[in-house]
Amino acid sequence: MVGRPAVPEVIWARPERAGRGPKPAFSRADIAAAAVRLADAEGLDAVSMRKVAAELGCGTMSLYNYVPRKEDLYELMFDAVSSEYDLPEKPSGDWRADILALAHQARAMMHRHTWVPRLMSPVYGFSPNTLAYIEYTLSCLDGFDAPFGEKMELIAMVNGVITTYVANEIATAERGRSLPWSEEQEQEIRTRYLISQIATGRYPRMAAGFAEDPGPIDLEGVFDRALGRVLDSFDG
Amino acid sequence: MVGRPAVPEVIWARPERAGRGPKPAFSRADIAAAAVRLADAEGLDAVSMRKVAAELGCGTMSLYNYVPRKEDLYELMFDAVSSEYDLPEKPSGDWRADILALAHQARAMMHRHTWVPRLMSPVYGFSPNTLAYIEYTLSCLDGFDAPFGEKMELIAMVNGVITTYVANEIATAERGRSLPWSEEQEQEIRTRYLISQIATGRYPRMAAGFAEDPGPIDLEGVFDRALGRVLDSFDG
DNA sequence: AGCGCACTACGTACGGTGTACGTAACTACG
DNA sequence: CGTAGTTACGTACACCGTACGTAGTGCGCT
Repeated sequence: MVGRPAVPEVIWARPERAGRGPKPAFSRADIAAAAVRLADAEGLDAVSMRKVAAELGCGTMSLYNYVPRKEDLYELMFDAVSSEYDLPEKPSGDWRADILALAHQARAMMHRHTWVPRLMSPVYGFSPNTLAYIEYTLSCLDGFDAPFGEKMELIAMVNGVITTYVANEIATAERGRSLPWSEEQEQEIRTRYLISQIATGRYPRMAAGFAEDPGPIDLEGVFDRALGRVLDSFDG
Repeated sequence: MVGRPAVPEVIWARPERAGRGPKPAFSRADIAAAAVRLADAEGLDAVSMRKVAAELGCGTMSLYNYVPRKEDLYELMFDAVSSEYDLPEKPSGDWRADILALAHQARAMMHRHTWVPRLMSPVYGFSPNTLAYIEYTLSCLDGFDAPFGEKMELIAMVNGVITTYVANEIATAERGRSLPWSEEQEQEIRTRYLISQIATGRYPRMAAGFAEDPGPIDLEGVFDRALGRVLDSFDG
């Protein structure tokens, strides 16, 4: 039995402290905080095992004692920002308002940590703070008379819409961040190309629509409207 | 003027054939097809400039004559699979049915090319086939009496829900693909951990819900229900 | 008390990535 | 016909995740 075959494990199932050996120099919270700091400052792609280790002040491979795979580092990060929700002790009783308030918290959190939507995945659904989040959301829905499955579908759909819409907001806002040229240039190039395509006459409906020019888009309004529609579709 | 400062450009704005010089050995369609073949067979992470070049039978750096950045390769791929839609000459007149049919085509396409949801982003919205797709969708909505902005919001929301839900389906189905252990093991580990957490009593509502055990989930049913809700929220 | 072992720490190394740069061959235009 | 711009592609650099080996440390058991 020279080498274990890389035992599959959820990182949350591992005890944070082992019984034997020297006591760990860092906690999971330390590691997650360092990674989150990096991602906030330089983007998710800047989060590498080397850089996180350097941020912590330890050797690269030492990090692997705490985080067996990089994917687990992502899971730590996701859980860390999920702790930023302010979950009231008890829901207000108006489940629609409670869900909306939660959605706005989520949106604000993602704007603070713009890399979060890229990590959104059903895979990260079992972390401690995520479980607390789901449980609280379910408590908001105590007054919503529906079977458990429908409540979960509501939660999934709301979270999906939040992620999708905020991801769009962030993608358009931060598109130029990683590019060596300015956002204005990029924007101009893209719209000029779009205009040239529309001018071909192949897309008459888009041409007519964009001719109206409704001015700048109110992103938060779009977000609220989409969310309202989703809740309406369950409310009726 | 020794080196241009990496002029920003949308790849679709570039002419595929330059006037001078030897004629290119490959078309964009060739390149996209090679990349799609690779992604289908080995996953999106296997799509590297080197491997695509090898698939085409040319040197790695030759590929950069056609595709200035890797991001552009993704854009080619996305456009390539967007050509797989079967867009009828004229919509049926029942816009709800037409949108649903389109959504099922999208879902099937993403199950054929499971890497597509990972590429979904507002950034890839100007490719030729994407423009055709949007224009056709707008034509379906000719009978839907609403301002242009609301039609675009409908399209955005439908596409968002499709992507989110199919991404979930794929993520759970393919989770074990890249792991060195089996999907059954992974699944067992995860559910065992979840059960242990629920058993702590900290999540009474989840405990109650999962105690019901409604049997296997009908993924297509969930998809259809979600989509139906979205359309309902616009229909009323 | 003391032995053994699980754990921490970390340097080295391997195979992979995107892509900047330099050079050689080729062709369509002025 | 020359020449400028394009294609082709080998080399090289910085960076990535992580397997592996070695050394040191201190808890738990006998």
